[in-house]
Amino acid sequence: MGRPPCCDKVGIKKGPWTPEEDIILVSYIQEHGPGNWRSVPTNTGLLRCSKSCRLRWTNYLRPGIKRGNFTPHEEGMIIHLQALLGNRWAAIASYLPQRTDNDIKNYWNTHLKKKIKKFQTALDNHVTSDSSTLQLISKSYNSADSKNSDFTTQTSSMRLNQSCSTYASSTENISRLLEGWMRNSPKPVITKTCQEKQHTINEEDNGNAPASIQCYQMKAEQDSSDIISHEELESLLSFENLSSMGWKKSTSDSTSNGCENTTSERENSVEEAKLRLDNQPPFSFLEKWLLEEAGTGQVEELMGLSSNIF
DNA sequence: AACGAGAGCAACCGCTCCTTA
DNA sequence: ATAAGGAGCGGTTGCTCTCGT
Repeated sequence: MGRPPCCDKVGIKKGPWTPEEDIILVSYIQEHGPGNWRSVPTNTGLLRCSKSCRLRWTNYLRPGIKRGNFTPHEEGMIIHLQALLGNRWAAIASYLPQRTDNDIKNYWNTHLKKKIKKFQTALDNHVTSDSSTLQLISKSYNSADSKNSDFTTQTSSMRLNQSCSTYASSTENISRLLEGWMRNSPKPVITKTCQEKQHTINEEDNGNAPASIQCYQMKAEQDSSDIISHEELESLLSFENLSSMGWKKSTSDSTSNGCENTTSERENSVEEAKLRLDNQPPFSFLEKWLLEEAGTGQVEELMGLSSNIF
């Protein structure tokens, strides 16, 4: 404590990274691998602090990062995990290995928080329902601003990047760099229209939303339409169907990323969740669901938790 | 066409935790 | 055992872009 921040040094550049800087950083990391960030500015000649280099790599240049629109499934996962883990974005990101904690955090703050707030507003304007889904979402929103300080954090074990085994260049990222270098053309379109999104949702859930949701959707539609749109509602609630379609897909995706560390990260997260839940009966629908899922299938293998949770 | 408001996101800041000497 | 330095995390800021007037 009390140390001057590393980025306060004279000559350290701040602000947006240039494509040239990105290329230098990527080249260096290709050769040496991520880690030992302190030596990166020295060895590359970059006028950036080590921290800035690490963040740039982690949040933008790292191979395998998926950018752009979040799928309804990802949204659901985030809502889900946020309710369970709180604002522990690194832990949440470990379940969505293609997304960075920063990305998830931003998406939560800019999209999901609003959606949930809208949803809660809608909820307040309706006759109270005993739907677990509604309780769950309310809970999620209420916990969004809490500090979750009751967790015994072991964040050092949640190092996202260092054990990623492959430092091979990401064709996508490199091409993005070059692209950025050569043009001033507009960014790739990353925003799906609501219609497209709706289409995606419909494809995924086959219209078999749980009764509680359908009930609420009908209510919401009947009521003032400016409170929350149908699309938003469906998107928000899409995680209801995860247990039947999403989770396994996600976990199998994650294993293909080459990040071996995610297993231990999940172990930590779930252990923490377990501790928390021990002190916090009864389970919410969400928490119960997640841990039940954790006790079966691929997640079990990954977490090494087996059935001793219950 | 010009301007302002709002949204989205990259990057920074400050704190905490871990490692090492 | 402890202090210092390094690394990571979550919160916040501020720039840029888009959209409405």
